[in-house]
Amino acid sequence: MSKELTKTYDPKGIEDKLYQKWLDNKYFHAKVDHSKTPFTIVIPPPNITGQLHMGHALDNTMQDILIRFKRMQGYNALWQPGTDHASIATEVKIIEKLKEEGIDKHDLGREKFLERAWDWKKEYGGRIISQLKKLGSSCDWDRERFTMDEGCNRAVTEVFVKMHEKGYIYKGARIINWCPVCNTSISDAEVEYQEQAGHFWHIKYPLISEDGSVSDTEFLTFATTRPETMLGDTAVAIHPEDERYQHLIGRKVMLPIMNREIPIVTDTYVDREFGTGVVKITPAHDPNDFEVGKRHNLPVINVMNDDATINENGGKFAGMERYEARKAIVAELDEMGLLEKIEDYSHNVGTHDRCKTTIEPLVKEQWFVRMDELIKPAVEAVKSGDIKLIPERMEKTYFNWTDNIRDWCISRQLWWGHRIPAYYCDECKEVTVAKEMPKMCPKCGCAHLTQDPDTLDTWFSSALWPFETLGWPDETEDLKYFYPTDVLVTGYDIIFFWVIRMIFSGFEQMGEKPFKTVLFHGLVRDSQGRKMSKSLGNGIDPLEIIDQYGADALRLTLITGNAPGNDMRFYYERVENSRNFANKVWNASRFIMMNMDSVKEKTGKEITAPAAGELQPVDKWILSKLNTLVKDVTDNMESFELGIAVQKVYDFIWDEFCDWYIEMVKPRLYNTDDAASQNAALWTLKTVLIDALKLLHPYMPFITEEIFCSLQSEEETIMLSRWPQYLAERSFAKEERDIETIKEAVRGIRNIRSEMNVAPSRKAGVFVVSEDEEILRTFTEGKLFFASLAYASEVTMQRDKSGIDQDAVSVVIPGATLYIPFAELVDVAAEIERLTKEQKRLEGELARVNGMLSNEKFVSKAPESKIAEEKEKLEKYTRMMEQVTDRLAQLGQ
RNA sequence: GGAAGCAUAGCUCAGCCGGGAUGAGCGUUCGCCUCACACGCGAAAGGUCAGGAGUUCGAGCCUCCUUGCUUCCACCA
Repeated sequence: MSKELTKTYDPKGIEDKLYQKWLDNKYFHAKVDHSKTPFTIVIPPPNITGQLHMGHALDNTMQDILIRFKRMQGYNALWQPGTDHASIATEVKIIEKLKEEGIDKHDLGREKFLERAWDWKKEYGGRIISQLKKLGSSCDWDRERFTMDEGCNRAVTEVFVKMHEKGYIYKGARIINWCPVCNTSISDAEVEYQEQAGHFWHIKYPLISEDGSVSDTEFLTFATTRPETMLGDTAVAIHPEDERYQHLIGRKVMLPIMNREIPIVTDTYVDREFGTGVVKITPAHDPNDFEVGKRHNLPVINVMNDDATINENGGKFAGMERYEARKAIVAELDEMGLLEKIEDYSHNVGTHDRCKTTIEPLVKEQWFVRMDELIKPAVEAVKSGDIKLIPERMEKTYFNWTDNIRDWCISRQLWWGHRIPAYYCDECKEVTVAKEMPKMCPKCGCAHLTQDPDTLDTWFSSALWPFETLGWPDETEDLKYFYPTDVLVTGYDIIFFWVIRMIFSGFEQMGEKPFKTVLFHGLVRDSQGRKMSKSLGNGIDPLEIIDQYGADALRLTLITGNAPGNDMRFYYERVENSRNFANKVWNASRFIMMNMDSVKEKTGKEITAPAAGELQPVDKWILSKLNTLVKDVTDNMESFELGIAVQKVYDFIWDEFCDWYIEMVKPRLYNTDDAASQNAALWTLKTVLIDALKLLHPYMPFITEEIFCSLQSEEETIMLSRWPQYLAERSFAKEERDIETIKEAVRGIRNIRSEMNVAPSRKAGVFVVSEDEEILRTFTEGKLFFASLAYASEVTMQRDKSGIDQDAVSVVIPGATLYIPFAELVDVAAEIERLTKEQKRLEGELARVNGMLSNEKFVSKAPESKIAEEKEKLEKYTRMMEQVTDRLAQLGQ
């Protein structure tokens, strides 16, 4: 017995209640069960600093849809959740918080700082998880993991030590990207280039004459965008074949200010066409110069401190901030007459993606992962299709990165993260990489060792996510059963950061891909197409949307009308539409339940499956439509076309089921004289509704569960119910055709009435004229529909038009002409005009079909089914044309 | 410099293997408080599928070119 349902659907309260029920019953929990096929998704772990934004909402809705779908299909569906420690993001937050208290990170010390960080994690780390729950995410929360929990820590150390042993991890002095504000190195992927207006300073260095003196007539001129780096110049380079400078090869120039003699080297890296063809070489502060320096054995002079002030190698500029030093140096060069000119110049400057500070390339000792070998299986897997990227075009982006892969700088000068398991002997400085701190130095036996102070890039641990969350490095049952996972759902913006790194890590550590398919989605933008960002203040909070419209409405909005990998815009109007749809489903269900109840009340009988022959054509029509829908939706979902699938469910429920089927069976529901027919209608209503709800459930889990549970009592939840199956015996081609004919007739009548402005209260008779027995029978069976749907007072079937009022309006549909006598309302001229218009349309159609069919090449080359289809149309239009012409003749045309 | 994507109704977007654009939502116009729903019902208007060429019996879809916008990668000092 169902409860009284409210007139409009109100998700408030219902959603939380149902989610709690799912949790209490452990419906989300998955455990190893060899009688079932696993289906696994690992969540892209949200940062513990994070707040749910639209990107998360989209990402997790997609995953939840897939998981719920597969779970209903009978798979052992595991959605593995967890969070990411987000080293730099979190560290920045903690530092900010400390700053408010007037505390400096370094004064506090590493240990105390980490305590604060853990406190922070405890307080805020769960926030995003509770927000994911609001969305309806059916993650197996019993398995929640954290990239810095004990197991993940073990995995990280294991991988580091193993890869170090194999030579994949090494320490070396390289040019790295240094963020002077965050005080850490960052990887290439974290550098974001921004177009900035700058200057080109044209500077000249005097040549050293044969006699060793500094020339005051001979100079080498070049341009630079960063004059302050000149303090660290150790050479000037020209192209070996540059004719302008051949005579200078082997000579030296005097580095002004520093008064250092530096050589002129030749290197093909120099572009003769660019500027003067002369480049100053600063190996310590430019990646390209570093390479040139290596080739020519140039000294590397670092002139900068970690905070981007000039260091003691910068002479008198020591201590100055980089841009101040720039000014001072330019001024001094100008004074010395060595500044030729200053040009405005717009160029791309590398910035830190997190804090937007201009990156300073520096030479530093850092840890790197050698990529050349590791990347190979990752390339192969995507090439061979072992891993599928959706949409396919993402492969180009993927290969663009793998083809140009560079070693990955993994050490960070941060405290919050996995500390690098490398230990330095205090005595002999020997480096030992080990899972634990060695008791003594293996080289000199000294017992005093110090661990490397650096931590690892956040992505180092997330790269292991698909297997570390399943228990690796232990060979757990979970790992054997659930790995490799099935789908990874993520945004295309982290292909480089994460997707690629998971893939090569999976192959390296597990010898197997981490997932079979990567499903990419785009960005959720605001209604003007801008990225949602804090600085613009244009972000829309998903939680507010949920609060106002419900999680189901938000989910539906994010999925509808969007193809994989494409960005989308967020409109409130679309959420409203989704909310309206939820309400539609709610009311249709309410209507069905009300009728079930009232029938039960009157007859005391439950609905039963109708006996053979009790189903009416219209019942078969909707069942058949549903059957097709089941097949289509399942197919679409299996090929990850989530938006298309739900659109079909939407259309089916709203158009076919609500607007047509429910309206068509209403008279039967109210007619107590024919219990069998009434029962058949109710049974069909209930059956179709239940299956439609099931198809909708992955998208709108809450409302479907709520209705499902009040609609029936055999099953306690829709989320574990069986996914609808296509059944050959539920396919009724004839009934589909017949009902479509009736719909066309009804639409035709409505159209005419609307055009003629006939008041709904005015009923009129309808004469159906057709020579086709089959059609007459169909209309006879469907007589009732004309009364309930087309304001017909009486429907009369005739084989010819005898006895029909000359002034009747007519509607031509395939196979029949309908006449509605509207005596005084009929305007013959308008009627003729309408029919003439229809005649024109049909002429066009016939011309098209005839054109195709009379084309020999079409007939010989097109597939038979297509030809048959066109022939059928030809017949249909020919008949309609006859009817129209006939009617026009009748009107004296 | 390299690459990718987008251009379809007034707006925002779908459109699977090439087979009439009965596309969707919003908006617009007209008529309806019809006993599930006005968060609704019925009817309608609105499209040279950016432009051009080609392949094909047939192109929104495939190929090439042009134009405009967006994004990613690289970065020349």
